[in-house]
Amino acid sequence: MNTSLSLRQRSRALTSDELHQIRWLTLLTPHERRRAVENLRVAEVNPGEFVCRTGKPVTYWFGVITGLFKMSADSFEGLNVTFTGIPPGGWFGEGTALKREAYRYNIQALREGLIAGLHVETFHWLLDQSLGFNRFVLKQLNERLGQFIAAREIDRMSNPNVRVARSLAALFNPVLYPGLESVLRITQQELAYLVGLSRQRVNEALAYWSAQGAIQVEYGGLRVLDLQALQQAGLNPN
DNA sequence: TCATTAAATTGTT
DNA sequence: AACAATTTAATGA
Repeated sequence: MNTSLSLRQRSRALTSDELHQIRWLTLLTPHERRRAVENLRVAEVNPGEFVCRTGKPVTYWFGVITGLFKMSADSFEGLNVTFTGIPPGGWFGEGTALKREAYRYNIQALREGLIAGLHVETFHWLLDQSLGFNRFVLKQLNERLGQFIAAREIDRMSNPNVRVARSLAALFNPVLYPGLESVLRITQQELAYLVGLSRQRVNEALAYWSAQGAIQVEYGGLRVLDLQALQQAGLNPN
């Protein structure tokens, strides 16, 4: 659980197939794109592996190619507080990269996946150069803001079962586009950190939703059967 | 490939 | 928070 990714050592250039998955590349001019591609690297990550940790200097702007990652911060007691899940197509670190600070959060892989990194210098160069790139980064920031607000809304909800359901849905929502993996590998302990409940209460909530047929609990993870039921939890009294 | 053991995770109290 | 039961991962014959 404590291995940390070293992009420098394990990275390689991207295949053209992987490059096609990076949407913002299409927003660049050929010249800009060439320079961006030159400074892009990818690395395989194993479940539990950290991509970046709080306090480390920013060297890359990261993007998820495949897999599922979670963004969390270390609280003062050393507990982990999860903010949000990051699905394929999501890029992060722009906030800290902009200010050239150290990372203020951890990014950890929930399952094995592929992570891409654009060197910060290139990131800044693109910000100075490309209008389309700026627009993309702005959209990312806005999206992140929305996620934080949603996270706060979930925090306010009183019913623990509902909180678990909505948190799961939030983690899944962006991921569950047609045909995508419906198995979420996350322990009940991690989920407990995610929603801010005790592990046994999460266990109880999972049993509840399992009985409702919305999920299927498995060892070391769970399967989402009815995302809509999770999303709409708490809306209509049940 | 199978049996044994350790570690991780889950289900309960 | 602690415990037992279950599942997975690792090891070595």
